[in-house]
Amino acid sequence: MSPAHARDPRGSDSVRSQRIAGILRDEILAGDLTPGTWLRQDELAARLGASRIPVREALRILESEGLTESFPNRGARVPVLSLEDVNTYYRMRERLEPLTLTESLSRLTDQHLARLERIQDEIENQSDINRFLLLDRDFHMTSYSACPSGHLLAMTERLWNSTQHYRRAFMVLADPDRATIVNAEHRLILDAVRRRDPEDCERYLTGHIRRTRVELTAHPELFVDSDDASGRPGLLSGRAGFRRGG
Amino acid sequence: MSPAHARDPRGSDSVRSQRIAGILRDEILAGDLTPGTWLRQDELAARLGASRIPVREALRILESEGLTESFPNRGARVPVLSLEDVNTYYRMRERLEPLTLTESLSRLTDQHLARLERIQDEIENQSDINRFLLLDRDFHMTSYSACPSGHLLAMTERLWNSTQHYRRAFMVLADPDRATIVNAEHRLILDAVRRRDPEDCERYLTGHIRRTRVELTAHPELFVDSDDASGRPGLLSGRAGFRRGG
DNA sequence: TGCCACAGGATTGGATCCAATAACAAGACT
DNA sequence: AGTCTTGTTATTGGATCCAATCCTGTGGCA
Repeated sequence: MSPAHARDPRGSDSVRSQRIAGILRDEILAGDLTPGTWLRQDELAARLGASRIPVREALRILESEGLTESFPNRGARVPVLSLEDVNTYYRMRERLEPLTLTESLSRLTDQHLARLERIQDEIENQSDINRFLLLDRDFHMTSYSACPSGHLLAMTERLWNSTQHYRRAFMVLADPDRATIVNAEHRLILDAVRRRDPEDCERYLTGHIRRTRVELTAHPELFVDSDDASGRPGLLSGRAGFRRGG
Repeated sequence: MSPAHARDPRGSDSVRSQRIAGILRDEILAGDLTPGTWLRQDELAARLGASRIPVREALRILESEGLTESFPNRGARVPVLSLEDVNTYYRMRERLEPLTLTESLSRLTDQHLARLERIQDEIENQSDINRFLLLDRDFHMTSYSACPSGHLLAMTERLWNSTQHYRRAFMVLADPDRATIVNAEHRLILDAVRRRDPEDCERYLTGHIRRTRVELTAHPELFVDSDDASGRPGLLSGRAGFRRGG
């Protein structure tokens, strides 16, 4: 029979808190839960069919991934990032991800290369924003996937997750022919990977991230008006108008 | 009166789980809890005078800081790092910390500079290992302390915390005149900071971390024999011989 | 009118109890 | 004798209840 551990050897999402964390992670990355949204334990417990205990655990798990932040006696919310925050995250990416890529580089198989090519082909042959976000992430993560260090990979993923929302917000108002540049950069990275050239990998990946940062942070309107970036629930943030519904 | 929030405006350790996390954090960083040690919720709850709930929260908090790792249905332990893990952490530090320093650089005050000088003076005038570990950490953290990005600072601290135990283990068998090199490096960093020279700051800090990495990873005996690096409690790890005590 | 004290409701934090899972040991079958 | 099965115990995961804290609105007072 082997009831559970055969289907799930890691036991990772047979635990309720992990399942809940997974659901919330998807909702945050998909943009359903936007920065500033307060995550009420009661509400989540009711919505996801569990008690508040696994919800609390899930919020801690997400916090360790940078997807939520919590304040004592006040609750958890999706972090609101300032322009400076995102700028810093991107500078961190510029430094770290070239390392992730070069660590992965020598271990990438031909299957990986084929997959990278396939992903980039699809990126160039469609125009849906959400699809692009998924494919772009997939492109880079695939190039990192042979990195032997789980710590470095986790850190890289964390930096991606933390800035995901602002990437999406940026896409909706981006210059249409921006895609041309992105594709050129991706092609250069792909070529450097194929040649197993760590130096060029670093060069083009750093440039790719840096140019994105410069473009992204040229749009201050993507970020909060700096009036309610504090950690307090406040009057109008979150689910205002919902309490005392009658 | 103002009973609690006057002493603790952030409310950070008026919460039991935060207090417990703080105690455990200190014990791990001080070396009382070594890598591989399993952290049993019952035991910690009894020892720290609380129920298991805040202990669970504390373990999650520490996990988000890289100080513990937990396995579903199996518990939490202080992570056991391989030589490759530590090597990777140091490579991450080589990339990230120069950024932390240059971000901090222009905002460092004369008080900061005086403090750095004082710390380095004390480093050169004592020989206790644990004292050195504290002072060395304090030296670098002080140089980072004006960094405006809390995210970058937290990441930097996390990398330090994760490798703390192996730094200590290294110190006990380090070449005595190693201190000469460390002091020279610190003096060069300090001078570059005083001159507000970001380029030299990066150069000497990167070199400092890199040389330490090379020296540290030249001692494989500091790391596990690769026989019990798995995540399972096993027979002899942890509190073996304690169960069924009579 | 403006500010401070105070009470009510909402939300999170913690304790206790129970269920589920995993490690371990002894026994049955081949 | 060895391996698989099964039962026991220790440990973690989850639910419910209660306490502590915070937000908000109201009323008193200068």
